[in-house]
Amino acid sequence: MEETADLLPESLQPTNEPFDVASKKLSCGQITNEEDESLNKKNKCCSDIVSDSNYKTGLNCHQEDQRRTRLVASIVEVETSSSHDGPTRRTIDLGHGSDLIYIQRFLPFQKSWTFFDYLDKHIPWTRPTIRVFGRSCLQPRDTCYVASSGLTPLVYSGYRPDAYSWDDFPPLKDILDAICEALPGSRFNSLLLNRYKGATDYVGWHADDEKLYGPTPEIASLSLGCERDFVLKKKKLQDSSREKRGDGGPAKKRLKKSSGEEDQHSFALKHGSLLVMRGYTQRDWIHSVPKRAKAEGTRINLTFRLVL
DNA sequence: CTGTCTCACTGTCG
DNA sequence: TCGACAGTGAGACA
Repeated sequence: MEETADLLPESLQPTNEPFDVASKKLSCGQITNEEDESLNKKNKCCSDIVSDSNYKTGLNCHQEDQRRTRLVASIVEVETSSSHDGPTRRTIDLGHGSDLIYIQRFLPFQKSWTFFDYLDKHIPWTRPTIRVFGRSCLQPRDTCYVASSGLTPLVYSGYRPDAYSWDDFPPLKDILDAICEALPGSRFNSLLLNRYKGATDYVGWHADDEKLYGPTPEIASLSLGCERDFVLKKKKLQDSSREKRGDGGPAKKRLKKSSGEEDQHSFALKHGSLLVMRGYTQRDWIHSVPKRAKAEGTRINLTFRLVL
């Protein structure tokens, strides 16, 4: 891995300043308002500046609007870093073997922008036609797939992306190294990149529950650029092979909206943050990045996965 | 063959 | 104007 450094442009050369997760230099709260302002200015991101307490937790409750964000007291949040100066890192227990890790400032601010600029410019983004509910339609975001050779191909909605090599984009390996350092024992061999170019780009409700990831996939999601909401909702199957149909019940299939507040959670995924989904999160929950009229900037999202 | 699922869109409503 | 929700719909796949 060390040799990849020589391939990097100057701006992406590894420095002695390690990534946030391994660094004690960039402790909680050191990010400045200037940085937030530059984020908004540079990327025309109109996200609200959240309150300090919310900022530190990384959880944006959006109290002010009708989004009906529901972050409920039943979530068990566990501080896993030293409370005095470590980076904000939270484990969120969703129950029944599903949990999340959220590291708000996983990558330093400027380094995150360096990666953003590199990926925005160098990744061969495509916007494929996919097939959903009988319709062919343009996927409402740009995408690219990177994977180690010899893996089972990824297929979703009738689309099978060609896999680029990690060697095609050396900085991705540096990001992967940082993630593996933050998640001891975790392995990843594939990466799905998504680029949301504005307010109307989004991804609908889904779970990353393809069989090639196994029953309890670990998915590490790095966010760069414009802050977007990430919404998690518990699956509720009215009728499926998993849930036996009783007598008399209406034979509705598909997901039905969960009614309880504890069944939905929302996060504002910040520039440079890392969200990790583990355990049965993909089996029991679905997630989406909905359209947000005020999100004028571009967000790039990297989701690292392990194909078994 | 049969049953099940769908990473999307559109219309409606608050 | 925005966001949440419900109903699709025909092909793929187990």
